[in-house]
Amino acid sequence: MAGVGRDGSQAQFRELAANLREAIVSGAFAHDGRLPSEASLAEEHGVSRGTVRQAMALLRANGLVTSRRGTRRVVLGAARTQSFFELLSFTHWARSIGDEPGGRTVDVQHRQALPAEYEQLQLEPDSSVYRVLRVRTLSRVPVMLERTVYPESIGRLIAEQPRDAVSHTGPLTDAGIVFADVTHTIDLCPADADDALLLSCSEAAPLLRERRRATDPTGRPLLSSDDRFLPGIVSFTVHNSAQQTALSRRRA
Amino acid sequence: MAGVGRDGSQAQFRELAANLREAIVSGAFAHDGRLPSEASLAEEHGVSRGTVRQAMALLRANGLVTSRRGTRRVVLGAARTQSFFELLSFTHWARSIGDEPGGRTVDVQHRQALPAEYEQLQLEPDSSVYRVLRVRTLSRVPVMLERTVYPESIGRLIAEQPRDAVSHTGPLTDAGIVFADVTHTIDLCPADADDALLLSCSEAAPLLRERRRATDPTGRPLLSSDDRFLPGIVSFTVHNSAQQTALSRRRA
DNA sequence: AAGTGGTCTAGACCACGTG
DNA sequence: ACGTGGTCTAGACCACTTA
Repeated sequence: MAGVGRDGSQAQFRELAANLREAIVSGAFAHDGRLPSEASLAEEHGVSRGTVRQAMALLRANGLVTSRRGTRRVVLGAARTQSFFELLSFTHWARSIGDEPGGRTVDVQHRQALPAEYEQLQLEPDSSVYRVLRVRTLSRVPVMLERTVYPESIGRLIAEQPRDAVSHTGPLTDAGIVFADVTHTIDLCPADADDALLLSCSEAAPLLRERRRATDPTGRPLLSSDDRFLPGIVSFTVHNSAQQTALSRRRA
Repeated sequence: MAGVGRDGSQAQFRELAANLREAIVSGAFAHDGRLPSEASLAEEHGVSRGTVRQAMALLRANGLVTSRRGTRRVVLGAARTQSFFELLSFTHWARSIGDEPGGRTVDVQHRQALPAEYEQLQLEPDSSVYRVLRVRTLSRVPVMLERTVYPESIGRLIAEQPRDAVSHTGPLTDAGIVFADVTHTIDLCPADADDALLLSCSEAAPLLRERRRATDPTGRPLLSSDDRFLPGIVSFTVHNSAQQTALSRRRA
C-alpha cells in the first residue's frame, strides 16, 4: 500500500488527513465551518507546513474542503470518500456499506484474446486470456453481472478459485499482485440475453455499466472488466475542483 | 482561475505539467514508456524538484502516469482529461468534442424552496429559489434535460437570459460568479412524463442521470442540477490511484 | 496592515527496485 | 551500491482577503 512503511505506519500527512476528516465529520468545525490555519495546524501536530499542505490536498481532492488564497479553508461537507479497494472490488464495497457480498462463477474460458481484449490488456495479438463471468449478490440477491478478462498469468490464479468464492481481488493481493491504478468508465446499456437470464430481468432492460481497467505499479494491465448493475443498486460520485480534474465526460 | 496570476501567467508546475502531457500524447516517451527522473526534469526545466513533483501529481491524478518508489515513472496512456468547465457546463463540453450545443428554456419558476432544495443550497427554510428547466441539444437534436435550482441571487441573473441562450454558465462567470468545486453523482433513472415529452422518448425509458452541485470558492452553493441524458450520448470516466481517491460508489 | 493560502526552493533522509 | 520516487523540513516570497 502506498505511503505505508514496512512496519505498517502511515505517512504523517495521511494520518493527519484522517484525523482532520474525522474531526470534520464529527462536526468539530461546525461553529463557523472554517479550519485552523496551516501554520497553527503545523504547530499543533508538530509537523511542517508542507506536511499539513499534503494532508489538505487529500481532503480537497475528496471534496471535504475548499480553499483559496487569503482566507482559511472552508468545510464543504462530510463527503464519504471510499478507499481505493472499495472502488476496485465489489466485495470490499459491499462490506463497507454493511451488506453481505456474494459471488458465483458462471463461466470460465481460457481462449485466444480478441483484438479488443489484447489491446485493453496490452498483450501480443496471439496471447491467451481468461474470461470470467460472475453473478454478484448483495444479501443473496443478484444485483450485478461481472465480465472480467485477465491476462494469462493473473487468470491462472483466478481459475483456481472455487466457483462460490466471494472475492477474487483478495486471492490476487494475497498472491502478491499489487493494484495501483484503475480507470472507471460509467454509462448505461441494455441487458443482453445472458444479462436478462442471470439477473432475472427482461432483455433490453436498462443496466448501469461500469467498465474497469486496473494496472499494477509498473503500468501492466491486470484486468479489464464490464460490470452491469441492476437499476437502483449503485450511484457514483465524483468530486471535481478547479485545481484538479480526474473525471472526464465522453461522447458515448 | 486557480494558479493564474494577475497577468494571466500559469504557475510553473502547471505549465510543466501541460508540456509533459503534450510530450506524452505525442509519443515522446513511447520507446520505453518511462519518464525522465525528477532530478533531471528539474535541471532541464530550471525548477526545483518540488515543482516537478507538483506537476507529476497532476499527471498522476489524471491517469497519465503511474509511479512507485525505486523506478522511474511509467506512462499509462494519453487519457484525455477535461477541464473543469468542460465537466461543469454542457456547452463547454459539447464544443470541446466539436459538436454544436443548443439550449431552450422550457420553464422558469421563482418559488419558495422545498426542503430538499434549501438543504442542497444551504439556504434558510423560507428562502426562495429559481427553478429552470431546459432542453439541451447536440446538432439540434435533443439529448438532455436539465433541471437546475439556483439560489435567489444567482437565479435572478439566469432569469434575465433569453430562452434560447446556449450557455447559462457563461453569463454567470461574466457576472463575476466563480465556480470552484463541483460534485457529480451519476446513476440511472426512468423517464417521467415530462422527460418523455421533451426528449421524445417513451415514459419509463432509461436515462443516464448526472446530478451536479457546484460551490464557489467560499463554499457557497451556486446551483444544484438534475441532468438526464438519453442513452448512448455520454459516458463518464474516472481515474483512481491508490494514492488518491476522488470517486465514491454509493448504495443508490 | 496583518493574516492566509499558493508557489517555489534547497536540502535531507528513507524505502524500494535494479544491477 | 546506486538511482529512484516518497516524505519531511525550514524558509522565502507572493497574491489575495479582511479589517
